[in-house]
Amino acid sequence: MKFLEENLLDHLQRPEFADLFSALSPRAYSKGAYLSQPGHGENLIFIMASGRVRVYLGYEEKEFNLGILTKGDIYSTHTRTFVQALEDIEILVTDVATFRRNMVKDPEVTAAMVRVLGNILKTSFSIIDGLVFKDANSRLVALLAGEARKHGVESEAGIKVSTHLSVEQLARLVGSSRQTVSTLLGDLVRAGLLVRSGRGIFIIPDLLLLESVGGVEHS
Amino acid sequence: MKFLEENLLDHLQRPEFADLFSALSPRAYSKGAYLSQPGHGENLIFIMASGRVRVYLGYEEKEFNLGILTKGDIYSTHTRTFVQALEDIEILVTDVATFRRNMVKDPEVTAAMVRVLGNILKTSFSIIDGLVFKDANSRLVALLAGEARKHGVESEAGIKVSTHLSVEQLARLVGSSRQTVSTLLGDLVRAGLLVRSGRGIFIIPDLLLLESVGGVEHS
DNA sequence: TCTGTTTTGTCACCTGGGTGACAGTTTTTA
DNA sequence: TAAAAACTGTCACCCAGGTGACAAAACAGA
Repeated sequence: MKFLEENLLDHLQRPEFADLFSALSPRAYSKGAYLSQPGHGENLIFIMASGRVRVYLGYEEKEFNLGILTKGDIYSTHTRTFVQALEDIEILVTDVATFRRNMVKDPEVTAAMVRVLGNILKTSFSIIDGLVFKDANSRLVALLAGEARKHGVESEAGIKVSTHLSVEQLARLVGSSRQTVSTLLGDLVRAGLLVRSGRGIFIIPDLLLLESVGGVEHS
Repeated sequence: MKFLEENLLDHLQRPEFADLFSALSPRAYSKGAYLSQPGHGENLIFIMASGRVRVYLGYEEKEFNLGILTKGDIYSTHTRTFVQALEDIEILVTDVATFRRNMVKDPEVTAAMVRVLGNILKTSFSIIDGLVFKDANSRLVALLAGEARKHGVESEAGIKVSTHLSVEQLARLVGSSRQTVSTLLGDLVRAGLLVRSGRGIFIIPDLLLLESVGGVEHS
């Protein structure tokens, strides 16, 4: 998740930023705690000092991960996202007014913001992609193909994808039901587009062929 | 869409940025032309000099507006979004490497990027919100209520919303069909939650009541 | 190897909503 | 003001996919 080599924290600790740095007050959260939730809470800006937090959109039933924030990342508590500590963490907070007055002039700070926002934006596009494909089959195929492209291992029978996910988890990922995904996977296997070799392990003989099955909804 | 008062263009034209400014080459596009489309094209950064462009996500059938860029806004051609000129426009372009080398150190530039990304991110959250509600009724109600909150005018019979949209356009916005939306609107009127007073004009007697009908899917 | 637990495949059933069709209404245009 | 075009409401029909149920299979311990 890094563009710039330099770490923002180190940057801010340099002597010339002493006054600026002092405007930040440290806070600690323990694993699982929420730094912010949509709706309630103050309007603050925070910088990650240590640990990792997860940023996600949450609805009644579903959650969508937007990204993980690590040391040096900047984010706000005043968004419609949930921000949850994945482990015990420390952050530096300041209110928006102070932040805008003092820190927006610092390119390191704004560059960090651009980096974070850019990444979250990118994942949010992916989420939209996933939601737009109307039928479950397209989404399932897209997920499998995507996984194959990212983590697939070439083998003699085809590309081996080892997501160690049960059908149920797969279903949740594509926003469908266990039963439907089970049937869909069965169909793909019967069509020879997919081979299952154990729980959560798939082999794709022909990726392009598989992809051509999903989403090509000519009207 | 502005945070900072100062205009980026003026900022860049000040003498101390002469060399930086010269790294930007001007381009013009006429109304309706695409500055970039997902997939093809170069990887450039551009700054709006004049006119307005629309940034949107496009799929086979649907489009989602992400925002409008105006003078001083910065964006990239290398995204999964479409960028289309809404009128005759002028922009200043540079390649990513140059941009990163010269301009990322300028807080005005990065602040402009933060502003643009932040806004696009916010609308993309709204898009996700809209897509997550599974049933057409929730989405329709959410749209109407949202519109009422933003552009509604108080009147004696309730809040008057004058979206001059046909049922068909409304349908496209909520990702449903003309017929379904027609029926749904009829239901709302029959339930007394909505009054239609002419094409594309609605009166909402009780906004809270209307909102309570959409989306409250207790399980 | 036997047994309880988790994961799967499949079926029958039901609902939301897309589609085409068509009539009635409103608006535009000549 | 008559004719054409654009909207709107409804209906019958159909399909994707969610749900509950249940049996088969796979696994994990002991």
